[in-house]
Amino acid sequence: MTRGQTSGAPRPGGPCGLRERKKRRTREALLHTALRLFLTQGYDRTTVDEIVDAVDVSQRTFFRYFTNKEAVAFAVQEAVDARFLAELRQRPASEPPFEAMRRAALNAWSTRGESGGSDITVELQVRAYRMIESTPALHAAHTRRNVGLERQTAALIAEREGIDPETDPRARVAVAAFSGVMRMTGQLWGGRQDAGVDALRELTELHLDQLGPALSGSWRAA
Amino acid sequence: MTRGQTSGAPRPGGPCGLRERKKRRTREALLHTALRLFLTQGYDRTTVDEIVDAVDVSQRTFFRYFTNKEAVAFAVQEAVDARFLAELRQRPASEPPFEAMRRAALNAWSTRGESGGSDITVELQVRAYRMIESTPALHAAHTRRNVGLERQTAALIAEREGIDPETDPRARVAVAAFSGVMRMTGQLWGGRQDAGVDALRELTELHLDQLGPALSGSWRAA
DNA sequence: TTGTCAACTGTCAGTGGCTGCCATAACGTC
DNA sequence: GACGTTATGGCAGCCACTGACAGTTGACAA
Repeated sequence: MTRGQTSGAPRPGGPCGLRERKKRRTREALLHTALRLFLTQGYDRTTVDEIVDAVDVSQRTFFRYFTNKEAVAFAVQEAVDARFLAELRQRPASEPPFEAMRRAALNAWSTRGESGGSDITVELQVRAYRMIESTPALHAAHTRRNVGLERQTAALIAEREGIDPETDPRARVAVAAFSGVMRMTGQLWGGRQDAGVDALRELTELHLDQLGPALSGSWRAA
Repeated sequence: MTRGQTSGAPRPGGPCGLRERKKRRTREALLHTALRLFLTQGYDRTTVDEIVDAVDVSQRTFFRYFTNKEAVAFAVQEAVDARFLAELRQRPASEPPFEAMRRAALNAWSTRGESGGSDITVELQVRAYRMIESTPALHAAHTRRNVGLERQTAALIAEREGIDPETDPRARVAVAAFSGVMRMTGQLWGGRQDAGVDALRELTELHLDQLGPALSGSWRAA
């Protein structure tokens, strides 16, 4: 009933017949129209019927491309998650695990090295992310998505450090704490007025840097 | 559209007229019938119509007592949250903040000192919690609920330590990390077969104890 | 006791997200 | 150009949830 995620998407490396191109175009049209409507009039105040009317396809078709309404909002976010994982994989093995996650997260939101092929800009990603964080219905779906991301991250960290993720809970624990702080950061950022990428990265850095001190015994010594 | 929480509940310390008693009875009937159905045939496979048919009230009445279907499932959970906050308030000021949260969480699931007045046993709480953790639809609502709990916890911690929660991020950060680990623990526990309170408390202890080591620079030294 | 007010409730119609089913049209292929 | 595959549209329907209106019932005062 509430799973989320996309489906029916044409594979990037797949064949390039007319049919495939048409599917791609339909999907892009649905995606961009939906985002435009979401961002102008709000997620809750946009119905699926509005979206399909604007694109001129049936509602049934919409639900063949996206498993549900939420999935459209998260289609863009997938790129950010993928980039985070890619950055994490590239961190040097000598780096402590928490530091590696920190760097990967900050780099994921960097405007440098934007993927030139796609028309999904960081600007759009930020706006989508901001919408997610400020819409309760999407916020719930966001955390659900993060469960999967956390699992992948934990697996990566465990592999990096050469430990067994089943018996050694450290990878899970580290990722869970990291993820908790990231979630809180995103939420705080989403509720603010100044909402650029820079503000997000600053806030992320500030919070992650405070994690060590926050867990240490007494705070008064600091 | 997806707020959650209960409403229309008769206040515990309120008046005790016939009307009030009737309301209380209706609410209890809805609550217990819903939980019984949820636990026997699953949350998703139970419709609101089934619940109201069993209690013999209209669907409209159901939605006057509970803002939505989720809210019934969390009515029990509220007791656990309240107990956590109460336990946290009672922790000695000399205790480090993270340790205080740890103790409070473990005590909140203790079977000792059960509230005698209510007919909500710890056994029922555990079963409800387990259902929440193993049902995706409820899992989302759970995290949404936790946002509120986190805010209250952070405020309490900040007050304990005498810091300003607005300028000093340590309280927020500590609570976010703690909360992240707790969520992960609950999720892991919910997916297991052996699901008693004891297993939950053991897992909680194990994970929270690993947080320090997990954040320390290198894991190989340990 | 009775009348009045407010609160609780049921009924009904309707919206919005979402799914299954089936016919049809568009493509790809030989 | 015929044929199998696949995308699509349309429709009927489920379920969660809401607004509006009317009827009922308990509370309270006269």
